[in-house]
Amino acid sequence: MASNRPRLRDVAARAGVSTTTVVRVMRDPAKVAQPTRARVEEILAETAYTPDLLARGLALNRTDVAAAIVPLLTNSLVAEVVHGLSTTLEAAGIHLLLGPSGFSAAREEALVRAFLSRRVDALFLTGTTHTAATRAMLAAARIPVIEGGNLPSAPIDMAVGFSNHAAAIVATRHLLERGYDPIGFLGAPSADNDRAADRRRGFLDAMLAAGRRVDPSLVMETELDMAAGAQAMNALLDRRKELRALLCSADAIAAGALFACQKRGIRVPDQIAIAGFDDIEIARLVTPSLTTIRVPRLDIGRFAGELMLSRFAGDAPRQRVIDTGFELIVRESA
Amino acid sequence: MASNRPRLRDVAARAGVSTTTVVRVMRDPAKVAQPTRARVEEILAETAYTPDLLARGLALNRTDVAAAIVPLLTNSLVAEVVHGLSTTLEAAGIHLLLGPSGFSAAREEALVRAFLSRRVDALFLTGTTHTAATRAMLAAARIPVIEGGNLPSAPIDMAVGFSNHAAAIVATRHLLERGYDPIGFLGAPSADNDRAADRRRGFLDAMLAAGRRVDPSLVMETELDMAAGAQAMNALLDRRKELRALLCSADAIAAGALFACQKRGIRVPDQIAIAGFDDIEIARLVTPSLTTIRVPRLDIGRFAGELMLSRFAGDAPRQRVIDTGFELIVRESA
DNA sequence: TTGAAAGCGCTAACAT
DNA sequence: ATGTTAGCGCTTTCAA
Repeated sequence: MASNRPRLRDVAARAGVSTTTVVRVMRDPAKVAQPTRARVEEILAETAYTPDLLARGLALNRTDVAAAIVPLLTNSLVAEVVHGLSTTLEAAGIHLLLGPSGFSAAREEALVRAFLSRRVDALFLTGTTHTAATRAMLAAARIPVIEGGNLPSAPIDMAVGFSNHAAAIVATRHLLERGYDPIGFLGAPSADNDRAADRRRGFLDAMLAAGRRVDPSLVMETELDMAAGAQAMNALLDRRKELRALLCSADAIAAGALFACQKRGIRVPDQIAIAGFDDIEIARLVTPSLTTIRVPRLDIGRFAGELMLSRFAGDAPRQRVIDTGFELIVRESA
Repeated sequence: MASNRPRLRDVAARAGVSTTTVVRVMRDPAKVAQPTRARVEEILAETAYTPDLLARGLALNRTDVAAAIVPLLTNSLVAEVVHGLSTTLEAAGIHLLLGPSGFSAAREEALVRAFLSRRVDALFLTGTTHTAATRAMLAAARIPVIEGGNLPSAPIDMAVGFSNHAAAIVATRHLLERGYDPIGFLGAPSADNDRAADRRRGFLDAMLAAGRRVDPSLVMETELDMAAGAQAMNALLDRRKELRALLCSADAIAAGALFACQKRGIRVPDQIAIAGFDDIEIARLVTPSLTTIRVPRLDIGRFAGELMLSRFAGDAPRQRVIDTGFELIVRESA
């Protein structure tokens, strides 16, 4: 059952020195006399000694582990953020603990509690919607916390993201300028999902500002994947054939909607214009290519990792909230 | 800097009992007298005590942490496997440490070493290609190890997957039966990637068995994403206009190839037939829908998690290698 | 230049 | 029913 990894004391015993000396050889070799050092290094290599990071963590009060809580790993956007985060941390010898919240603030709270119990050195959270208990725990924990993907009005600690509300307004204005009417909206479920909620709100605000009334039957929520997007599009088309343009709160949904149109022989953008959100890989590959909002998803993960690292290094953050911005990418679909 | 989480001794002191009693209240309440118990529970709630899992891990020689080493998180197949694994383990209070190997056995080795240093309770590896050092470390570690996504001839411990070689043969035979000629192959880089290598080998073996010669200029390697697939398809078309069918070692590549054809106005399958691999979501949504090999990716993660859990529970594995099988899905593209 | 000893926070065997 | 104590493997004063 128990493994036979050599311990510090084993190395020390075989080298005929104390554990302290072995530690010195590993961390501050200059402080050890040459012959002693050589002997210890020999044993170290021979035994392939690796420190027990659990014990070290307990002694140092630092685990070199960070955690990321994300709604759903199979979302390609989320996966890229995690990838950026994990590679950035990995390079610094920090490992990443992953927790899937399933778009639930309550589950996020449970994960935060668990991860704090594991004494993670830093925490990445998705979005800005968190329970009061989550906020309280994190305030007490005194570790770097990064909220990613949106701009919080009251950040827990630090944040990296962009204004989903503003981005949705830009996208909607683009559709308005093209003169499409009516314009519908297909959004991801907005419960406990501030990004989705802000995008929807941005759409409605832009429509209102343009003096355009929004037909409630043209605004729908759907799960965040292509299949759901296709299904929702079909539902929308079945009940409102005069739909002229559609803004989707994610490219996955938009691509699904586009595919549904293709299957029905509906021409995009001639009959229906479609715009998406996020500029995932597929957006520029489909025909017609998708008009969308590009967001720097890899950078969000990378910046988050760098913020954590610089905090570990003792630097005070230059700014608590980093606005990465976004960009309207006009392609063929709208 | 240090957080003020209450310790067991703080709770014990405030309740006027020993730490042992507090532990008993938490783990075996029946053994504690009612008044004592009530008092301790009160303090427990008041202080919102949460055990320090690092210290517990050290004492119990069990961390309740597993690790997964995957090539690339942004691959949707990998993301689903990790999702299945992480949710299965999460339900049992086991957390998942994630390591991206970038398709490198050497990086995988470094990650294995690091994770063993962290004393993970179990390890998930992708594929069957590992360095000798990796195998040696894992043999010494005596923890459950699952290799996922392929069938190893010499499993390190346990495995969950299917025969990529056999699946590629089935897919190739389908193309052969349709009479396409010539047939090309677009595969992911096969260095340190046994799944990709086996799929390529399966293609070549099936062609050979059918007495068909394979034109080397119709066999290419390309990165594993849609954009790369599109680019490779363009390269192939530029140099060999007579290509009649293409087997891709991943749906992402196949979808990219399809999109490239659409952009060039090439009709699929009339002019070129395309078959993919994995049956990711997009495969059935595009027009024409993709003929592909369906693999139980969520199940791979789930089974892997369940294997770990049952091993923790002390059960001997019923079988060390679980063959999940695969299925040819014939759709419109080939 | 080297070592002894205490401590990180928890668990469990053993006493009482 | 409750408490004492040693120990998990490492780090770090402090002393020699």
